[in-house]
Amino acid sequence: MSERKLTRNQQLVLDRLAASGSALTAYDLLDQLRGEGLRAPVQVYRALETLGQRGLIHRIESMNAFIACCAHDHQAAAGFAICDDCGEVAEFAFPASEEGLRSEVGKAGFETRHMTVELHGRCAACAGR
Amino acid sequence: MSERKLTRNQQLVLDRLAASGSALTAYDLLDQLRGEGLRAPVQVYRALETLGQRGLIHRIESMNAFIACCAHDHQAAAGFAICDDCGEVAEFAFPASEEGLRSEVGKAGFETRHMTVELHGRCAACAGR
DNA sequence: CAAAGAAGTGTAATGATATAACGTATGTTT
DNA sequence: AAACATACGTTATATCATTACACTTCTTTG
Ligand SMILES: [Zn+2]
Ligand SMILES: [Zn+2]
Ligand SMILES: [Zn+2]
Ligand SMILES: [Zn+2]
Repeated sequence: MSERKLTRNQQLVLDRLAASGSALTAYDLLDQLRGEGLRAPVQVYRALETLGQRGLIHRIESMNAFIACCAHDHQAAAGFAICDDCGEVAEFAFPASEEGLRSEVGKAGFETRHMTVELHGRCAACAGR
Repeated sequence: MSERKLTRNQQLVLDRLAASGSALTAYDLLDQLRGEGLRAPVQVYRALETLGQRGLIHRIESMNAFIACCAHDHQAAAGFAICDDCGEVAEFAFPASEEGLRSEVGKAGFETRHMTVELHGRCAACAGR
């Protein structure tokens, strides 16, 4: 059987990310969890690694930050729309484009294992509509 | 009038990236250009910034690395297929999927200004075909 | 051409992100 | 209970990127 229960540190990190709703860096998380007894970056990074392997969080490469997954049980790749004005990050799926990208590089014999899709711009709220 | 001529440092960095053909980190570049007189990270980062603004190079977010643009005069967004076995990075265009992504987030009122699209996997050569 | 402004330079220090190494503890399987 | 896998805390270090400052070079324009 798989799916161990999350450990205390893992749960703390996941809960903090989920409560935040936004993307946090490892050091943001460390600062916010010092009150819970976390003291060193490596404790946060270890929790983040496990949570990532289990698909409970995503890493936002262009921000060096992490966010709780809001979809769970991914069939498809995750994309992110990142507002550079307010920092909001919205997760989205893009099944048609995903297939398009996969086949675009597949023509050259490339086997895609993971996609990083991060759109930077301005969210509806910040555009003032 | 725009389009200044590239300075010595900028040309050194661009030439090194173009000659390499692969993605290099700022510190890779610094090491390889010490013989040309470069001494400090900031010299490389400054050149990289200008080159990026002019569209002569791209930053690969998921590698903290930089690569020479092989397309020039981008109408479209750039995507990258990155082989995790050999490190090869291939730039590609994806006009249809690009439009799909843009409209996917556009439904929520998001205005896309820049796309990071990085596909990790295995290249044809490494797959042994 | 000379003055003014914009862009670039080198040096030094620092900040921000991430991992390695070590020995110990805890939980699960047999 | 022994063996194994996973996680722990601590310390140190590696890697990536920027700030600050004083000075120089290039470009524009009066
Ligand atoms: Zn997700
Ligand atoms: Zn916004
Ligand atoms: Zn390009
Ligand atoms: Zn390869």
